[in-house]
Amino acid sequence: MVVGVKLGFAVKVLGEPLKEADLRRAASGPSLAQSLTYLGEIFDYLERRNLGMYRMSSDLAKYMTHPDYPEFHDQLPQNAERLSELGGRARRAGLRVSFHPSQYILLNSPSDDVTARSIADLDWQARVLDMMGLGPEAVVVLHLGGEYGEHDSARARFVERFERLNESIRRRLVIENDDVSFSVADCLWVHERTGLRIVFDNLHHAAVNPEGMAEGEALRACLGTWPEGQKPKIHFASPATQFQLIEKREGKKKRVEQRAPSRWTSHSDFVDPFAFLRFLEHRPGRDFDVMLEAKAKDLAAIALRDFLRKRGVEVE
DNA sequence: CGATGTCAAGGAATC
DNA sequence: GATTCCTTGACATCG
Repeated sequence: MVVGVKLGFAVKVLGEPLKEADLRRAASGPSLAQSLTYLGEIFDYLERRNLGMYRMSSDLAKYMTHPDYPEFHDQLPQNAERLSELGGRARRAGLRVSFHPSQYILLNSPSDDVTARSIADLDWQARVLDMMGLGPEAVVVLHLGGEYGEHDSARARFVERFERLNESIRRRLVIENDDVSFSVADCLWVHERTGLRIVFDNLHHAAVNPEGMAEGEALRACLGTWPEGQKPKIHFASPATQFQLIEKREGKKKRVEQRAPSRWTSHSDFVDPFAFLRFLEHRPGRDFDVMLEAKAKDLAAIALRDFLRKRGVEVE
């Protein structure tokens, strides 16, 4: 069986000693030019390994929006040519890239300041994809944000804030169900009011689903938010079940305790391949891409691909 | 060179 | 109201 699924991974390459971004402190100067050199090397690697999907580091342009470093705020135009080249390479290689901003990026915060700073980050990430010349399948994936004690008003605030965003962000933004506050049903509520596409996350859905939507139903509903002619994508992860090591300091001594996981939504090293095969049975007529969220990163994508191949399932 | 401290940022849970 | 967890290195500095 051939399935039209690309397997992707997030940010860091473990298969070779490559860097994903220039992570030095601000005193070392602007980072984007160096990060784009690294990104080119990662693209080389992806082509060699035939990996078709990759999430770029949110630190590609570290300090780009930091208020203390206005001298770094101009890095996009300064690197326009390199961005365009890298985007051309991605298009020719059929490489699907994305961003997934960090926990600090919150559109629905009650604080206007937090929201304004978040929008500044969304803005540069959307513009990077624009300047790379990528199509609408290259997206910026965001959660709905915090609840702030009132789920429904927090959800509504996301919609209000979305409507005020600039064109570039609105085109690139997609939403994902999270592991604490907002379910697939919440994302669908937002979709109905904004048209935003939804990235289904299986592990988050297992954790947060007060409406009791069946997994296959939730998956199909999310895929249905992507327009005809665009390939949807989802996140897939398996829960980490190993002991957690807890370091306790007692004066000068350190003691290490072990305990069961405190949360069941932490990512395992590799994706459970049997769970993935079962999950594929939900697949409707339509193809979609799969971003694996696993600590072993590219190694997890390659391992899953090899497993599937032995089972007679050929991914794209 | 090995050990230790630091990093822009938020939110939720707990005390 | 303050602290800790979440999660996580990589970088920077200290001894």
